[in-house]
Amino acid sequence: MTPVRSATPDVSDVFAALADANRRAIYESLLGGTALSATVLARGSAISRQAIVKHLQVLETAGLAVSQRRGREVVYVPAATGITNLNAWLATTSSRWERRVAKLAAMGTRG
Amino acid sequence: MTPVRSATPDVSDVFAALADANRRAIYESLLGGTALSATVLARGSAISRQAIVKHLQVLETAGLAVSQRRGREVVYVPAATGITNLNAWLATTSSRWERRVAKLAAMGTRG
DNA sequence: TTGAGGTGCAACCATAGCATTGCACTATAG
DNA sequence: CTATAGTGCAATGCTATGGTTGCACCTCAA
Repeated sequence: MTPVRSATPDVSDVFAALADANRRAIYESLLGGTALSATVLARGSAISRQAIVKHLQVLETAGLAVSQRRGREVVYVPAATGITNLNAWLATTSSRWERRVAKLAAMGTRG
Repeated sequence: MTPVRSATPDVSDVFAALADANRRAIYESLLGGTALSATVLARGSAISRQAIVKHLQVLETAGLAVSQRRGREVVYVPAATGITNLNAWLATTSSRWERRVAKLAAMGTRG
């Protein structure tokens, strides 16, 4: 019975997750290609393991990472959902942006 | 002596700014193409003008909007810096992502 | 010059966020 | 079975955030 964690993560969650530098660092570590546990990530990190655990959970509910149990440890790998959400938001927003820029250009350089 | 406000807004600021639904709504309003003031934005909004003012300031320090005085009112228009930062981060991250996905694919479907 | 619309500042409150520490629990290795 | 590495939970502290209200100040139009 999957606990329905992060059913459909809101884009707010994604932004919030990535707003923290530590969390971005962790996420980028996960992109390294090796599944990493909180304990491993805590080695050579300034913050405590517990802090890292919380960060990983935030990343998971945002759809940026998934956890899997491996023996007695829990390892994390990146997930696609979060970035997909982010790209979706950016796609729609960017189109509106470009339309706006076009409008500005049409108005000339007048402030 | 310019107070060096939002000299080079961090990507953290951008993510944090966009993590709030109200702020995203405001930002998307600004994309409408009309320069808007806090007071105008407050009309037909659930939250107070002061709240909107703060949101606008957050957007501005994140490089997502710029303010300009117009007579006795202060209007806001979208800015490019924030989105540029966001795209930059996403570009580098996405490339690492794709490399990772390729690595996974090379390993086959085995867990 | 007065009035009204608009902005700006400050105090304040409640809640959420980041991080800590301490300890209990679980599971693997010897 | 025992030692150990790792996870999980809970209490706590501090700061940041989002929101409010109240009031002072500025500025344009009559």
